Amino acid sequence: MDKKEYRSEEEFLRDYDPSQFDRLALTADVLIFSVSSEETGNYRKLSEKKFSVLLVKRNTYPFKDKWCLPGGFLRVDETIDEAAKRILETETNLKNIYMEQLYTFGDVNRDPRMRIVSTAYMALVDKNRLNDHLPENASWFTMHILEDDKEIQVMLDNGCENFSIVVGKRLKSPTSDRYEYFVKKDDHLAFDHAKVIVSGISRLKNKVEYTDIVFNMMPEYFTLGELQQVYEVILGKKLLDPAFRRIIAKKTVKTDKVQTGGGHRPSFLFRYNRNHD
Amino acid sequence: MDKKEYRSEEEFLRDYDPSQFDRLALTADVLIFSVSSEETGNYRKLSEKKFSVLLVKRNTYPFKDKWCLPGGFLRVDETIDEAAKRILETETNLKNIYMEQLYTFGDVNRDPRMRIVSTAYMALVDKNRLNDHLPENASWFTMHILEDDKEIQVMLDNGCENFSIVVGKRLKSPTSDRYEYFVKKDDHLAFDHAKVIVSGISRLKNKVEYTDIVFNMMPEYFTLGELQQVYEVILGKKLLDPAFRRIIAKKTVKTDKVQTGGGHRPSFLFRYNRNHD
DNA sequence: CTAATAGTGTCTATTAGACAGTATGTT
DNA sequence: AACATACTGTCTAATAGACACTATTAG
Repeated sequence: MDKKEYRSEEEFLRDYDPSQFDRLALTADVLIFSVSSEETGNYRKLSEKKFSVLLVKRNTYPFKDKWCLPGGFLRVDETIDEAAKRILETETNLKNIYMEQLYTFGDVNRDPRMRIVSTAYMALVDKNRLNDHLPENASWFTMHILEDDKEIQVMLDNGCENFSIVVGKRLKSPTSDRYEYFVKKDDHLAFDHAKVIVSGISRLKNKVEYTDIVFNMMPEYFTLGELQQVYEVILGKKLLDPAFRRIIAKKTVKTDKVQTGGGHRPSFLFRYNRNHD
Repeated sequence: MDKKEYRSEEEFLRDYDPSQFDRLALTADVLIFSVSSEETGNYRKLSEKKFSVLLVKRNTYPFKDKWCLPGGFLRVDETIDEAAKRILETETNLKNIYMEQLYTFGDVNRDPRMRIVSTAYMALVDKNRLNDHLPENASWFTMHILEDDKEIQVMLDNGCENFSIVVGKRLKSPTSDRYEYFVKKDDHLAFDHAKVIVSGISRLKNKVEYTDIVFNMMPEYFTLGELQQVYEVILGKKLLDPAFRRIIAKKTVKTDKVQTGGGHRPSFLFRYNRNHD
């Protein structure tokens, strides 16, 4: 390529040939998390909360019949954020869902078709809002998570099918909190989506502790017991009531509504306090 | 496009045509941060620390003669991490530098040539390690940062040139910590790099408080005074000695070396304690 | 001696952890 | 009455903030 001397940006752009670059595509994949309630059978007990993720069964190659995250190719006329939003909307029929960019996965052979880089997003929804609108090939999987300092195991179950993935982790550097993930076991997910799911779980776990992000998974009115259950199921541990209520106090507003019918003392309903200090 | 029925993944891939997708390129841009020392003239006083970023002057269109972050196109045979590493290496001649993925910027018109999506990385270096190897068109700019809840102003200065950028910020959601940035003033930087710089500053500020990330900007041996200065310049505020030393105690190891010659009490040299709790 | 940083002791305020207790609905 | 959850009081432990003090060097 001989170098021509351009005298202005306009002149340069007129001559610019994009086809000089190698073929590459970009997709947006959306990790949709939610917390669902499952009845316990005991009229006194609260319904059990489960952390869950929305997966789609692929009906085309590559990875035909494997489960994957909703995703799609980036169109040239939309930002990545818009692409993620579009994908989320076509998959759930819902707008105004909380979403944030998670990470961009760019391994060379993550897709067998061609070089495809994928930017993953994490979306959080209140499951009460959508159970109906799901497309036929989509399904919620509850996640049961076991984690130690070497690996994360996630057991997924949608009622009909269940399987587990194991992803190893290694701190990229002793000075930071970034993990390098590598798949140890994964027979049912397409692409590198096992890594994406694990990254999302880890991001959410972290953010739960220092942001108000959980409220995106709550209905408008909720009891503190329910809220605590959501925290517990994401963090994977029990919390002590008084400590939890101290922390949550300024983030919530008590309403005069109560929820009765539980075979135990009724509980006040609260709302999220958008503008707390 | 008529849909052919494939019977295996191999068959499908044989027929796959990547050229059906729109032209798009991906670049990696590397935000290289460091903290430098500037002499104060007073033999008693410690050298003043300045938070700084490495910029490169563009000598081609687009944005000819503007400053930008070191960056380059992703090659089809390398991961994005590798691309970022390669760019960092060609720009600084240094290997084994701390680096993490920051964010992927995908606005439609961020590059006038064509649709280019950029994944930004943040690298941290100990400035003592490199001042020599800089390419001619690269230069360190000290950053003076003013921040309130509406915007961030950064004044950049490399000794010859100085300019400032102003980037507004808006919380994307009251429930999280994600900001949406929009450039308010920027006359000297190419592309959307003002946004990238501000994102990096914000990421680093955050991580300083809960990780050991600063040690990547320190030489092997350092005094606690120097370390404290680095924290202070990144956080943009003074810290109290006893509190700082309490927090830093388990992250550092005291050596038997001392640093003398400062016109005041000599200070012990410390090293980073890689494996603290 | 002086200016400047190095480093420590300690008191206080705030926050987190733990446990025990009281309250109140449904069956 | 019994069970399960709702909700609060309080003691203690751990952590963070603030200030005052001593130590030590080059010039």
